[in-house]
Amino acid sequence: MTTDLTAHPPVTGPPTLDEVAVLAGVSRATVSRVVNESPKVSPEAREAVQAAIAQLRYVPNRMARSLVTRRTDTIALVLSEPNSQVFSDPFFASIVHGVSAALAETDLTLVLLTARDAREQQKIARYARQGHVDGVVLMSLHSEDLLPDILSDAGVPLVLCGRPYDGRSVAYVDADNQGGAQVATEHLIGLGRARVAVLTGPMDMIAGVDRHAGWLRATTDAGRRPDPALVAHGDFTEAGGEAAMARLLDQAPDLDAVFVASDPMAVGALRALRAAGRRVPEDVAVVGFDDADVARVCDPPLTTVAQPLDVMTTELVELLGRQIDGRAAPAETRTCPTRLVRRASA
Amino acid sequence: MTTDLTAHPPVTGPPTLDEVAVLAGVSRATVSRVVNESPKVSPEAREAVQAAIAQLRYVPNRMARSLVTRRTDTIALVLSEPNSQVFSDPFFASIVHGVSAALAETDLTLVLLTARDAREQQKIARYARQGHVDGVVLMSLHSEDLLPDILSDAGVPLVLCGRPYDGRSVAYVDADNQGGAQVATEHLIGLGRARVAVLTGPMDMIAGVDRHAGWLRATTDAGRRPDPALVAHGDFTEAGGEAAMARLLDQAPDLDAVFVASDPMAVGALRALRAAGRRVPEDVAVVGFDDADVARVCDPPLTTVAQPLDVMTTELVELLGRQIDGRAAPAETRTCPTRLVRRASA
DNA sequence: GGAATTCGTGGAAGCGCTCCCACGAACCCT
DNA sequence: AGGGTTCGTGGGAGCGCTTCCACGAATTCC
Repeated sequence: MTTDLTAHPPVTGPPTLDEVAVLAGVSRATVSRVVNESPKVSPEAREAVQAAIAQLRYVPNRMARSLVTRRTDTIALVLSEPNSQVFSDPFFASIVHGVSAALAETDLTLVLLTARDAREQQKIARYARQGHVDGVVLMSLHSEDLLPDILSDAGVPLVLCGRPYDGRSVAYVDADNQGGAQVATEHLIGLGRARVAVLTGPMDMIAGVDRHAGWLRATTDAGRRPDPALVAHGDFTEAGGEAAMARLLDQAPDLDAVFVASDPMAVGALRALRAAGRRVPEDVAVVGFDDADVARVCDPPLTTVAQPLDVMTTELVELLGRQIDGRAAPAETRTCPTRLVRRASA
Repeated sequence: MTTDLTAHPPVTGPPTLDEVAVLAGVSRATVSRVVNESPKVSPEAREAVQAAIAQLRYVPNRMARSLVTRRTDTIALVLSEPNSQVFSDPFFASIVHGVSAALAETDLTLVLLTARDAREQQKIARYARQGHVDGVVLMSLHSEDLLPDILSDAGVPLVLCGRPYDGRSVAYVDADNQGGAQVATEHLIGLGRARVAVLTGPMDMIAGVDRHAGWLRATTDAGRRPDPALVAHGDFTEAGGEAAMARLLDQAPDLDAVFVASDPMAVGALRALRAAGRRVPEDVAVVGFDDADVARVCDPPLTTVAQPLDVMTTELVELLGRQIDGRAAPAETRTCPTRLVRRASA
């Protein structure tokens, strides 16, 4: 007597495709077609399979599927940033929100990975190379970030959120930071302000550099000599903005306007200005950057540069999608226009 | 003439285990042993394999491995919270940090998933059921959260960060919220304050409920009748705390102390108090909860209740690990003691 | 010195799935 | 009516890996 190889083994794990096939009285191939919504299935077969799936509470094993399709249907949003407080940056939160919203239409899943140090970066690189994800959106790069190199070397589809610091050839989506900063500064100058200061972000981030460059451009375009005393560097946080504003008031007590490179910093700056007894906008006009929620509710409401976050996140996933499908031009880039939002602070 | 089946196919994707085996002149099994650090490999073989791996830049395909081992070596930290601003809650950031630090020792990877609505919850449930993760840490549960049920029904190893709202039987790790709140309130009473108010968190979160209960307990234990006018509800955010504090001052102008259920709220409360012309701690003593970074730097520095975050996160991953290995008692729980940190505000 | 262990190794099965290919049944065209 | 097309279906190979099992060589023991 031989063993019956078609007999059900003792039910061990979750149900498999074959068990569904047996129950539905069809072949594995047919079940697979139903699961993948192939049109080439008769209504009866489809119905039988669906009933069996429901009865068994069958869930396809994605690992097995990935093994053959080479797709995982998940993309990673990697936050490469030593400073854990980035979480609290509303810009970051908005990007996460936007990307996951853009993905909601698709059946892709978003996983968030954070890399605080080189070791965690390696771990993430390994994770990506091992085929856990179809692609990566990488954000918040400082100049010395290793991940872009590792990932693109490994052939992992990759789109940066923000222009890379060096001129490397890689796909990215960015806001027109320089243009926005320039418009903001021009607005301040147009208001008749004589001493327009700038409170920059970290200069090892391209957004910090670009926004500073915009201020510089507007300043020189207006025929003014850029005064080093009108420049202070912050770190994109509220506390950093407050401190930098205090320094700025110290360096240049006669300033009558300031372009602040992020809204959280601007909120801090507002506080420092109030502490120093300066009225906004009467004594000092303030323009922020980001159009974060806080810009609407702070006192006074902040004139600020809005980035088209929805456009940017949509572009981000579209670019990545094209790369994953292999139908992307190499190193495609998008620079999205910004827009000045006028409120009370300038 | 027959086709040589052992011939190299045109190199298409990333290198596979077989290619390594061929190059090293050993069998697949041996390569696998080297990769998995089995001791049963001769030094020569090991060396040859390692050389081949290096030369080919071989990375094991995790999908294939998972298919047979039934392990993915990744766990998910799920943030189930409709409000996207949770990101900015330092407590949440600390948990993420702690869990990923606890995982750094292991070779597990942490993926972060966010579920803002029922649809995203379903997506995450599917993701987990499909075998993408070995286990799930679930945090920030409101009372009507579906995920615990779905996930535990699906047999996904699960540990909650925070006691579940209902008394469901599930593993969790929580701080002793009630105890901490009680100690905080007792401290305020011990300071000789007569009218000790409470600014709670959302009452559909267990942490909100428990911290309120601690205040209530201390109040009644002190022989006082809890006055509804001394209670206001916030939402754990700074802005919410500011607004609630203003309401509280309105309801009970004679209050001389307030226990605030989170540090961000306490910072908001501090601002509202200053706006109302109350001095802290002279007129109103304030105790917060969380011992967030901000508690140290705000003005005045905040007396607050510290949670042992490192212990909690360690327990979290340990409990989950035990569940994954199948050597966990059902629904193990841990409640970690809190500690009052005295600073200037009370 | 022969039997009984080690020890390192390779062969091969199989994890759960997709998808190519072939096959028969039903249909259309001239 | 016979040769083409559909069309739905099942068989089977194979994705890259782990792991059981067996096998021969190098030990070790009495």
